[in-house]
Amino acid sequence: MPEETVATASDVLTDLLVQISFEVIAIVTRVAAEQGLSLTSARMLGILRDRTLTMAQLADYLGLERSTVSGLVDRAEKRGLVARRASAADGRSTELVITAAGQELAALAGRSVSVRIAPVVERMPADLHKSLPAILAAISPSHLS
Amino acid sequence: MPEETVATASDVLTDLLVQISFEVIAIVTRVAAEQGLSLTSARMLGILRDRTLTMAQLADYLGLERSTVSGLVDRAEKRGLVARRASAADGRSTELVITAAGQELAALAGRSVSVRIAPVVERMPADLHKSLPAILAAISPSHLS
DNA sequence: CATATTAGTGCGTATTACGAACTATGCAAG
DNA sequence: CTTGCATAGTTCGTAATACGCACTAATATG
Repeated sequence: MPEETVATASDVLTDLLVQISFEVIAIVTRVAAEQGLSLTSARMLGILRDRTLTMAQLADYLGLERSTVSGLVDRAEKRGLVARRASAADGRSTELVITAAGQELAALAGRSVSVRIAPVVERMPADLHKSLPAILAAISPSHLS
Repeated sequence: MPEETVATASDVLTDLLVQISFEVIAIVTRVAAEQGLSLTSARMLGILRDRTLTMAQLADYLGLERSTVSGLVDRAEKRGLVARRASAADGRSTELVITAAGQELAALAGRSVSVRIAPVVERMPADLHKSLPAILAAISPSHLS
């Protein structure tokens, strides 16, 4: 009976997951825009919040080319959100540190996103909370490096 | 004790949800790129797959300006994925229909996404499958219109 | 030491998106 | 009916984002 179309139950779930993801990203985009940030710079700030990375590492995290990240960091640095620092270990490397202002903005945006996503989190069954890390691990390719 | 920082359990969950969403969107972006589509055009195709919409309605679905959608449809139409059709009911309106080629491409991409997201779906607890629609409803603002 | 390799930057280009201005159609009132 | 206003779409100029390639500087490797 479910032979007519190729659409399986898993396809439906995939679809829902994709739709939810689009909405989540839309929320983050909106919140970022309220702070005058693009989605990507907001994401960068979120990543640098608890890490110090080199340009190349940040590019890996974001899945972007280095040249793109160069410009991204340029703009953020000009706004005083991030600072470049020569690496002590490797003369070619630049280390990226978030500034106090950057921290503050990231915290603000993070709180805003939390508030808007809270209704979703509340609607999630309790054992999903435990599964989320595993789900992220299943999907994330690079973050294990 | 959990008074030191403002970071609550819910913040952690939000963070995970956002990260997962980023990865899901990254997958969709990659799959779309393989078909020579941008994320947005792929999304448009996905939406028009089971609906006929006017320009304005599509703009609502996508959360984009009408002028943006104009160009989006231009390019898709030039590639024969979508067709514009004058509305019978309203002389100002244009109706958008996906073509056979568009259907095919959307199906192909959809299958590809399904395959890549399958491991994630499998890792989700069973009762989440039932919750996904409610979660989407909790997060989606416009689709109820 | 000669030669890769790696880190980062600086082009030029394409795409995506926005907002404002404009056209055309439809909808009210008076 | 015609004057005025709202709505549907398009066009245009502009800004941001991202790419690939070429380039410099520093570091490995033979």
